[in-house]
Amino acid sequence: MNDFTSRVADAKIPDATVRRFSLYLRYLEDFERSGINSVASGVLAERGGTTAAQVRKDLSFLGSFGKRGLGYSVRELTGVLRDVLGLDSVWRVALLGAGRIGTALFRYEPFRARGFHITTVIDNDPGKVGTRLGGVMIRGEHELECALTEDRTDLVIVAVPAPVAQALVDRVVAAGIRAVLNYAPAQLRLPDDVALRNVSMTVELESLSHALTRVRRCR
Amino acid sequence: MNDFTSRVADAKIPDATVRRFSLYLRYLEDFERSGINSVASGVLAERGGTTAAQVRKDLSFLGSFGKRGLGYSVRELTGVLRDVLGLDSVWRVALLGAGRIGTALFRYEPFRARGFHITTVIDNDPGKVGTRLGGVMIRGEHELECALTEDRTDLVIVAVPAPVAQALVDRVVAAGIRAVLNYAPAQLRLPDDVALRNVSMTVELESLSHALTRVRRCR
DNA sequence: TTCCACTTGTGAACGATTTCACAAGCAGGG
DNA sequence: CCCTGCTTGTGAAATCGTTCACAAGTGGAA
Repeated sequence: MNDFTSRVADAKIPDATVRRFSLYLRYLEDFERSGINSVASGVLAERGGTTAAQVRKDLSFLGSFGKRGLGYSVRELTGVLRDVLGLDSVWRVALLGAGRIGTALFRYEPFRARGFHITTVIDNDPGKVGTRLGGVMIRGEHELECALTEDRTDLVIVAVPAPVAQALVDRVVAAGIRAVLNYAPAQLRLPDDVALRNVSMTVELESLSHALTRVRRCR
Repeated sequence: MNDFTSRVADAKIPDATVRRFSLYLRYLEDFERSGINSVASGVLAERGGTTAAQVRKDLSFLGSFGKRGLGYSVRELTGVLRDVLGLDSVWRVALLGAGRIGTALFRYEPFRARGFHITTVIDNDPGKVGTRLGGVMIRGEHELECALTEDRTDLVIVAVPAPVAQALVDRVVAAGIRAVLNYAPAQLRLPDDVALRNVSMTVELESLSHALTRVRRCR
């Protein structure tokens, strides 16, 4: 925990705002590397494709620590955002499914850089169990509960085929996990106190193809 | 184009609704495989984690073809959704970047199943250019415009490192592409008439870690 | 000290999306 | 035919998110 913890207002922050925090943080880190000390809302807005008012409103959820006339301290804002996004601790992640998607996710560098360490990999293919992915031993599905406990897993990434996903996730939840990132093309049903985010490859593509279809028709 | 084209009201449909259409379609295809002929809004809602009213409101954007007392014809609704999502034509897709993410996307079966055919792959690694990914020859970055035209590309998937993304996309847009799916951790700036969807691996993870942090603090 | 240019923080207006509530339509049974 | 149970379609209300507009704070220059 850093110096800014105490200032962080912890009222419920809209989901859309939290997602933009991730983006702001990304830009701020760029600025920090460039040696820039302060940014105005307008600058962040331009970088992030929103408006200055939006940026200020978003940041106002965290309290008020901008300087009027000057903008925000890059260092301070970076700290606050990292704190509110929970990026100051290391999160222990279990990856379910070591197929193509799973493997690509495992190897995705930015995860580790942000403190998400994949410490557990589960797959039910007997040919894979016992082999290593990166430095991590792939364990069989039957070891799931065991592995989650032993490795003190904080959150789980689901990258298994859709038909298997729900059953597996039920076990994950029963094992006490409270956050799931789902890449399987299935709508998972979870208790309300478990945080769930779905990433669907096809939903985005289909929304694009809808947009293209509309354009086409109008001409 | 299928029988239902004429019925599709083409007023502007909210983005959130279009995204749900993708989900509904997925479930409907399940139902169709199971030999179910009609579904009520409540059933779709339960499957998709929303409410019956939401489903009905969404579908009302497409006109009204449910049967009161009965629900919707699975076959008819499937047709309408496929049509409005533009899934009745084949879309020719170019993949920029044949790294880990790019490769995983290329190999992702559901894309092809939905009519998204990756016909072009571009990478700037000289070691990769000239080799094949699946059946597709990887071409150099300098051939970009050329490739897009020759292959009659409809939409582009960006899976290159963030620093390169903007420059590449500018060229893509100049070449007349009107839809971009961006996997690079960069906020792309495009003209308004180009449809853009961002998929960010880290944004979702960070929103989860924010959720976890909140839970922790409350106890 | 005063003025000026700049920027934040925020209530209020606005717009979009979701939920509610209910009239109207359909099928099946008696 | 009428009644009952079920489900759609949709205005109206409620909720949620974004944009506007401006008072108030800041640093620097004169």
